[in-house]
Amino acid sequence: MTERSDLTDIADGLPGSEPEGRRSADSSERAYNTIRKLLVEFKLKPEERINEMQLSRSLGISRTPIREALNRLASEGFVSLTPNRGFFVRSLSTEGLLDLYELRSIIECAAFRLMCERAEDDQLDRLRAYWEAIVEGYQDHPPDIILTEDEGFHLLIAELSGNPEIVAQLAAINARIRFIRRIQIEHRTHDKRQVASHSAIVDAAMRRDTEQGVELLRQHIEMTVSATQQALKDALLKVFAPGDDDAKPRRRRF
Amino acid sequence: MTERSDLTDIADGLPGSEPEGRRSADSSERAYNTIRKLLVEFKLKPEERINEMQLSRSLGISRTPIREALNRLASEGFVSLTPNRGFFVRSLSTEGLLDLYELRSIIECAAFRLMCERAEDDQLDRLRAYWEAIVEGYQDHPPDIILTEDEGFHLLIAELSGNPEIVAQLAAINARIRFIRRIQIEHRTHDKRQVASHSAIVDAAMRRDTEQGVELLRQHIEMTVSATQQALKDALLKVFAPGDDDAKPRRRRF
DNA sequence: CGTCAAGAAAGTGTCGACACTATTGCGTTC
DNA sequence: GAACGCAATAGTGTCGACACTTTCTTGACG
Repeated sequence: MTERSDLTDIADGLPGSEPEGRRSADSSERAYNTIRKLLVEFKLKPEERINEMQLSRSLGISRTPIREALNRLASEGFVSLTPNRGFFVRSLSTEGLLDLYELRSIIECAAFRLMCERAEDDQLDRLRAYWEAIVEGYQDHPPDIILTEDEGFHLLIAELSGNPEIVAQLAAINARIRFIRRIQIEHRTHDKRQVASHSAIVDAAMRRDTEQGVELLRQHIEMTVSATQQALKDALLKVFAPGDDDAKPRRRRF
Repeated sequence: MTERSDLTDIADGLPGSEPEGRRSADSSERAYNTIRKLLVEFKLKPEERINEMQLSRSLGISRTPIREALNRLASEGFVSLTPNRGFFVRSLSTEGLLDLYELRSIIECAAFRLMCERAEDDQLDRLRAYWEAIVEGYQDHPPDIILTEDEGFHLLIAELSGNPEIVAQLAAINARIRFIRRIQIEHRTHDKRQVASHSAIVDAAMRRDTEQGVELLRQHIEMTVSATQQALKDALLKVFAPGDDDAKPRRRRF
């Protein structure tokens, strides 16, 4: 028998970073935010089939906006759609997560390179200012804040690359790995190194030292990944996701 | 007054590369393919507001699957959605196209690097085989075939990187720049150089000469871009898209 | 007992209708 | 004659209903 998640106690919330210019606060939007939250918090479990009617009842929203939200989530890789069978929660295997982190690393390093080449001095100042404004007490902030600040830092680099497609892409990736980053942050590993790492990246940017910066970024993300590995295992365990640890070890560049 | 495209003579067709595992041949899918074709062929003009009801009548499909298709196209960047006003055709400015090409270059170069590090020898053989199978008479093929073959070549590199996210990402980008690539191919510029370029890339791959290959790819795409510039202007002219040539020249890396 | 099939139940895909919002057109006022 | 506001129109966002497909249940047959 297929286990079904029990969906009582559903509420809104979640800041929800918007990659593209989109809706405001209609029914469809609420559905999107709520469902994504359910996914991120494992209220909807990996591989599980999503029941539109049940969701519709739980959220008090008709199926049309729910389907709209699910389609959007499908485009973003959160769920998948099988023709006459419906939507399924896409399980992020260890391997799948590493793939995403790898892509993120590729894009961020490229963004840094472009930023060094193109950004005006005052734009680089903005980056430094952004980081200096939050570095104070960074480690004492609650996890959600840290997550937002951290994403903001990296997104700012993307913005300073001058290429909006890079920004959109990075934002989309962030949305997909956010759940695991949150878990990792709650584990509070490597805090100090994270801070130092960001500061070093800012320094390299200010000197427009492309190669140094890219290397730092690569290491930064690699560090994040390794810190995430254990968090991931915990998360998967917590949710008893199906077998997932085989993953033939493939060498990674970050 | 807002000019409205006249949508008579609508038919299906278009191979339609699927980035993610998705639908089969339902109503929604047909709507998606048809509308994307309309967009790609400028039957729906940049900045134009898309009338769901009109589309619904033209295609003989109710608004629900049409909206589903439009949402999907929004996620892919073809159209945008403004809350109570509907969907609009997203104009791809010259600048926007260059952004996409730049992102493509970033991703493809990274894919090549990963392929050199990870792919088994027989996989690299597959790449060579793929290219050798089509290089014969490549230049004589009809544009659509060339386009498919060309995308296939680059997608294969992405696949051999071993990272499915890279494949998906590249496929999505391809879908968005396909219309201009088609125009460029029809212009038939640089055919010979294209062929030589691909062959050289294969050679570098076989030798696992990462740096050489990446450099070749970069040049290859840069060449494509420059060949595309004129084609783009023609296309925009042909469609009298709104002002779009200001684009402060930003230095690009490909 | 296990296998298979037919029927029942559940669920998705699509439709037409309606409420509410934006837009257009028209008449009034200054 | 132009600007404003109001009414009429057009269009989007959402809903409930229904047809068709998949899945589950039950009972007959080996």
